Amino acid sequence: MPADEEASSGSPAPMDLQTKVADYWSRTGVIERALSGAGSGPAFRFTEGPPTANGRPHTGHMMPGTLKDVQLRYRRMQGYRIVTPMAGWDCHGLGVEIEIEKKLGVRTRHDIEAYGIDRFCAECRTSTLAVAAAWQEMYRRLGYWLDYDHAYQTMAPPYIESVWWSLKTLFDRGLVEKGHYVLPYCPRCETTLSSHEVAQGYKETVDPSVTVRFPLRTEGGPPRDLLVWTTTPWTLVSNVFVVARADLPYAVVREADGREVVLAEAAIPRYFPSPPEIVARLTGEQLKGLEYDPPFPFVPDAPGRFRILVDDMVDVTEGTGFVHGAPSFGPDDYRIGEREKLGTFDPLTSRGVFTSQIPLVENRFFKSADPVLIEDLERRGRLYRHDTLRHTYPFCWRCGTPLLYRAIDSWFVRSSRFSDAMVRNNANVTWVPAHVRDGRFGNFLTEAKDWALSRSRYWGTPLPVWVCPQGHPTCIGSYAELAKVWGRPLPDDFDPHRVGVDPIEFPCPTCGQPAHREPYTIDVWYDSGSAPFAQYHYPFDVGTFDPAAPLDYVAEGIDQTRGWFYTMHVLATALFARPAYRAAVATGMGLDDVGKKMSKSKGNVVDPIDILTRIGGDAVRWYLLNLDFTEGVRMSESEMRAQAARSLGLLTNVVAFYLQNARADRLAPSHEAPSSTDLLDRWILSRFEGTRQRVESSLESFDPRPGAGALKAFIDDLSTWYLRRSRPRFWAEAGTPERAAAHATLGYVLHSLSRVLAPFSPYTAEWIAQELADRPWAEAGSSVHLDRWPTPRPALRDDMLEAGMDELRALVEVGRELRQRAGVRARIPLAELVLFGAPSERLEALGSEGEALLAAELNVRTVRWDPTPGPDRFPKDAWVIRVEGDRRVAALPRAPTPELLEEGMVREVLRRLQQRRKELGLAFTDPIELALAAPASLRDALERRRATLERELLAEVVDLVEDLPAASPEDRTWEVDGVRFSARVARRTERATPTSPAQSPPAGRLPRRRRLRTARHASRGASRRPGRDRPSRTSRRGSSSRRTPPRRRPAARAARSPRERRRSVRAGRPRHRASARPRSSRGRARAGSAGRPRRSVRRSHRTRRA
RNA sequence: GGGCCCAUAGCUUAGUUUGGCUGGAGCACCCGGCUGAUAACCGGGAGGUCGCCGGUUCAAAUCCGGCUGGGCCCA
Repeated sequence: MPADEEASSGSPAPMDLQTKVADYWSRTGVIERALSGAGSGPAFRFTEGPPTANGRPHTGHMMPGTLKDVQLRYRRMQGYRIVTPMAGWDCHGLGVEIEIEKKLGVRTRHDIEAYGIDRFCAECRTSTLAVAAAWQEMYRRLGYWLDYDHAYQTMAPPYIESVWWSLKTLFDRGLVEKGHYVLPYCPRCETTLSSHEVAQGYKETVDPSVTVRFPLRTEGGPPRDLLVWTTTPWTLVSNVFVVARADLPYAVVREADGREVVLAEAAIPRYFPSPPEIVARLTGEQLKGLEYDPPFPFVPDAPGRFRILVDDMVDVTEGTGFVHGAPSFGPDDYRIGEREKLGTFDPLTSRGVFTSQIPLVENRFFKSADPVLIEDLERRGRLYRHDTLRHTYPFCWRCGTPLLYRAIDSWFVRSSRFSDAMVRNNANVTWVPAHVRDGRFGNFLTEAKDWALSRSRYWGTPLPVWVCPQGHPTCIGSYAELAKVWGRPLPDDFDPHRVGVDPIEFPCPTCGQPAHREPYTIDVWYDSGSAPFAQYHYPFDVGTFDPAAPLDYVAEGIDQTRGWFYTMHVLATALFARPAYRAAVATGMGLDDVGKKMSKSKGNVVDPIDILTRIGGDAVRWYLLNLDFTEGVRMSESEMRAQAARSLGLLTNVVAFYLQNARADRLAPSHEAPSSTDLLDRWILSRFEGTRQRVESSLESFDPRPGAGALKAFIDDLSTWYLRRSRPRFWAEAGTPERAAAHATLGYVLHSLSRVLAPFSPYTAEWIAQELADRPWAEAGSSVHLDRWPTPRPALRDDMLEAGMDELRALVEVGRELRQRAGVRARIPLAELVLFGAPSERLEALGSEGEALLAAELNVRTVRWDPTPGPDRFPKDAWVIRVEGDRRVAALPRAPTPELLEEGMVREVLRRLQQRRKELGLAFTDPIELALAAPASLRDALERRRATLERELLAEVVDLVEDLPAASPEDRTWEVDGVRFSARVARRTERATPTSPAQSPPAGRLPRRRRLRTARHASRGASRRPGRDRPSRTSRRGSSSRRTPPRRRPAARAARSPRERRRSVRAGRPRHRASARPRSSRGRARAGSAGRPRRSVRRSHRTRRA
């Protein structure tokens, strides 16, 4: 028999719970119904950031996925319509191309074109969604509900058409233009690279570090040279200017040979071991405009060239304070060159080889020109110093070729022109963490540069711009427009990728000459940034997209501040003149279990699906939601497991208790708050309402951390204080008001808690909701995730009560400490707890119920406040005195009375005998024969409580003797407070009553699910009985009016039994198992229906069904 | 190399905005208790140079500067 069935009445193993819930969801279509969002409430606008459809998910992706799901579930429960919960895939890009290049064994653009762009793209398309299944699997197990069946794809023709529309819109506003731009470039792959790719390729390397003399064209005076430092000597052939910083002090230093050199004063120590002779001091501003002789004679002279310019880019932490400028080969160089209108000079071919413009190094690869050029400089006396430098330099992450930055034709979005608008639109965005708004993201907006849009690649959205020989650009904004200018309909199977659009030519609308498409694709980040509108095929299909409405919420990793968060914001500002989103949450990145970044080379990459399979989505979510997710997220599976057990496991235990006890009265958990007057009930209701409020405000502000913390604390209070102290009321006689109130309260709390927990831990919440439901796990498919958020009930709040309870619990700690120091175990009752001082107003408010609670928890008969101030008045026989806070002191009377000691001793004996029963693997209903040997005094005490002994131990025969006859290995001896006693416990075997046929069929035939359900029903039926039957037995025993709970909880026993059975077999007591008859039937016969184990009830129930 | 962020016990963290009790809590550990939800629960203990250095202040985990280490982004 599977263990999980045994556990089904108690708390299930976490993965069994998750499996059962997932099975229920898929069986009843709950997810589809939740996502379809038929609600008529206000829209909550959301877009899923599309993962790259060819990169496997890693653990870091679980963090944003969890946050997004929590938020969406919460909004659904608040009645919002999610617009829309559509998944999405980012399909294009170099990443996909590289996969295909590997597969095809090709390396260069030439190879791809020889293979055929159409065939190449077809391969890309096929491979694109290959890993989407892994993403879905991860999200599904995590419980991240999205509509995967209608995921948007950036490669879909409607999506591309929306992107074209947006490009055309920007083009018409003059915001998309062609220009010369300095970009990272791989000369071997013959393409520019994205910044992301460059970032991956930085490697440490050794480069030449040369300082070169640039002679100033001075008139008269000694020769004077600027010292210019560079690590890329090959760029010196393209030198056009030198940059100084205006506010920087420079020095003219006389050398031994009478020549003078100029450098920043701050750089002098790097070049002169001892202070040199300084003949003049100048600022950069004073140097501005001076002319010099360029290091090589290849750049044609032109007005303004070969002069000193000033700019803030100059940094004096290394070098000489002069930077050589080659506008073709550096972003700053290019910017300054543009500003001064100095032109460019690029003597390299597309493969990075020098052309005949530089005869000295013609046909040399750019990097290998360095030695030749350095030698030439030296020969001409221009080399001042030649070292090497170890530093990081970018290499092509694919082929390892050193990259160069070069000015190249490129289309770009003139985002720098509307950076002010982007900053304004960002001002009211709620960022979590808040510093991102004005920090990382805000800075990036302020310094927004133009966005290099075009790529010389194949698998991407084609740039929809056609250019005629006269240079007139035509941007196409829709397929209809393309067909119109083309003069014929597009083919039915029109593919808006290069294969479909490259062949199309049309007469230039301006001059009539044939226009050809610019052979570029666009940056994939433009694709994903278009998602908020392109996912709906806006404006061709308007659908639910409102151009005036920002998204309400997005969440992704912090790395996306330069990625998706940014490109969405650029496009929303440029197209719709509004922010892209109202709230953006940036999470930290996933780290391994010791806090290191995961990387393939370190071998510490963990597959998230593995973790989810082992511990389940709720455990992962609970852990992540209780972390500071804005920092790096350590993915520690053992921590996840432990924390989930602490909270979610505890909660399922509480639910199991409720099911086994409270449910007995068939009190359906109510949405209405019960009006119990009981102290603990009022307290837990107040605590719940406070928790609900905190969770709500936490989710309203898009930061679930405070809410998760509040839930955690509440679960702890519920289990370890409310339930622990409320147990006796749950065992009160059926029909009594106190029992009804306890059941109603716990039922309400669990019912409502399942709703508040639902966004955080969807599996556990659903399990609770189903177990509590009138028709659990019904095919009809009710779900906590289709329910509404609990109605606020501020009237339940009672701050005074909560504060009073906090104080009471503090007094409990004092009392426990007193007992411990005095060495009096909790089991020994004490007559009185005396508290010195006066109770606070808060404590007073708890009234006599509070005192009773305190007394019960500390096992004292009464609690008394003694207003006597000052320690000198403490009773002499007080054990321990302790000062608490504002002079409150507490003391306990010294010795317990003999009577109380005796009572405590009997409890000691009882407890050990119960333990012994457990060791023997006895079911809680198994009657025993007991022989007890003890000194006379103890025997007398036990004799006086024989009824209690018999009742609590279900002992039918109790022999109280001085010594056990004929020692047996089964005997046990204990010593408590110097008193020795021994016992022989044996199962009473005769008196087995014939089993009714309905109770004996073997289990195990029904499908597991059915068995679980019947088991559940059974537990309800079974636990119904004790309350009804109990009074007769207690009255038969002539008990006092003290209400005694049922001796053992039937279901609890059944849940524990497999282990006990194993233990009893190991212990060499197979005879229990050898019995032909289920022992439960015997228990039932013996105990009446009172102590019937669940197992037999379940069977009988199932039989009835059959 | 630059920007943003982070650093509190072995682990997860509260406290930092607005300086002020003896820096709280949970897990793990040790001791004890309890045990009719029990791979739970309760009490106690040990465990902290609040990353390091310096400054401001009557007073600094908290404010300021620098450094070290880590993360992300940019080069």
